[in-house]
Amino acid sequence: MQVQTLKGFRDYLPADMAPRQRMIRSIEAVFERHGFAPLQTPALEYAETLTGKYGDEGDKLLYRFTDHGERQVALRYDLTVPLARVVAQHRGALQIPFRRYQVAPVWRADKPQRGRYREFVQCDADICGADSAVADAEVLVAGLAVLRELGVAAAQLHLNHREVLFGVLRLHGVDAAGAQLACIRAIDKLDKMPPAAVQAEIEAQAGLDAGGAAAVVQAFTAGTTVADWSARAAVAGDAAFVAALDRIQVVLDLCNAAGHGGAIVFDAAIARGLDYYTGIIYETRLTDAKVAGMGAVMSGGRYDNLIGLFAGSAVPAVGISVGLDRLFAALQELELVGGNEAAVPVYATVMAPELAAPTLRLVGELRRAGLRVEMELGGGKLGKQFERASKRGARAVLVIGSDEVAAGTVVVKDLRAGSQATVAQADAASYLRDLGIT
RNA sequence: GUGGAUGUAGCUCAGCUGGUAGAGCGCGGGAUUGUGGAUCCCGAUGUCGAGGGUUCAAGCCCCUUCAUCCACCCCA
Repeated sequence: MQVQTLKGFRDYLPADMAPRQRMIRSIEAVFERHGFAPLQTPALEYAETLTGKYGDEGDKLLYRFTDHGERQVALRYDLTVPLARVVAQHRGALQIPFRRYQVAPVWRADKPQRGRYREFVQCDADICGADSAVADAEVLVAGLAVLRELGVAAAQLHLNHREVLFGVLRLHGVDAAGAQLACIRAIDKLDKMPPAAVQAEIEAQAGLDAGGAAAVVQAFTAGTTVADWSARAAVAGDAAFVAALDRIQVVLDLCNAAGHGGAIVFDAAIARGLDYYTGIIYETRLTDAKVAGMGAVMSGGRYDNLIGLFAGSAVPAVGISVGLDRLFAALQELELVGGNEAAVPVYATVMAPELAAPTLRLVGELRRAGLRVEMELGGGKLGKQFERASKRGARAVLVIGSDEVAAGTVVVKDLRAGSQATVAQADAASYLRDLGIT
């Protein structure tokens, strides 16, 4: 038997899980504060529910197998497609527009790398049944509020629109669908490849001549503003392009009004691989140099046709997804994880076996008072017990010897200050609270 | 799926041109038995990822395999 986790899968030991859990809780709190309700769906879905939604590359990464009942099943690849299934399946029971959040693991049979695992947790917030720019802005605002709540100041959300990509290409005479997709794929790499290499890829993959490819690259790297594109699109009479740009501008204005303007920037070169996106799309990168290379930590977009695949009739939707694991890794790197806050701030020593009962009685009272208290299990030398308390990160140590039992008191030592006091057992809880222990 | 690197005590690593393993940290014990983190003393660590081969002899060479890391692809 090999004692190991599967490739790309991890155990989360308490040292990591404690701050991770705090992070999850605060993300959930932010989503709830923004009016999203919790949803939970199964890890396993019928394979056909998931296949064909993520593009060819995505399909390859699905964990699929046949269950004992000969059903073709697959582990969920993201939280969005299962949400679409839920909305279609339970339409009558849900209030539309439906806003839900979900924090849950997803699985991709990818090749593991730094910041990339086969099992990882996504934190999604989506709005189904609203096609307005306000809905777009609401999910962006919620996502940006998460980053703000976690203390991530150096982050930038790059906002784009599917139709902007196509519109720019149409302006350059790239009309064939295949050439357009090839161009978009290449453009998406502008953040990691030099423009010349992207141009070469466009020539090779999309069949453009050198001049045309150069013009396309130039168009996406020039930093053209929404207004400028809008003027050019209007001149060209490209209504879809104009509409997309209008939408982007409105969303930018709304997010700005919500106080998140500084964290958003229009970026025509953002493309998203997942097939189901139809409107705005976005990716968020951390801008601190220490973690800039780790890839997107929060992305998503509008997918107006996905739910229709299940429901028969279209239900517009938009969502955002926070990559918990990457964000957590980044927070650790940036030293924003808030240290090793002790799981148990109070440690009760046991002087002698017969003193375990009176000690546990006091411990019980403290616990009922809401304090987190760990009981010594092994006994032995007091010095060793103090050492264990210290290693566990305890803030205070309780000592109850026979003298204290007789007097109804307890010795409370503040490990950080190094000082101690003898207090009445009845006052122990309030004394500990006065030390700042909760 | 393609290409590259690595795999030695719990952790980070050392091990010279092949002669059956070391350091630091951590861990355990102790320094006149009701007090931790500092210091000092003592101690245990290990199928050298796994399997096979070459050799009198392999951690070091060869093959296979597994795992990890990096790049591509794609993405959180």
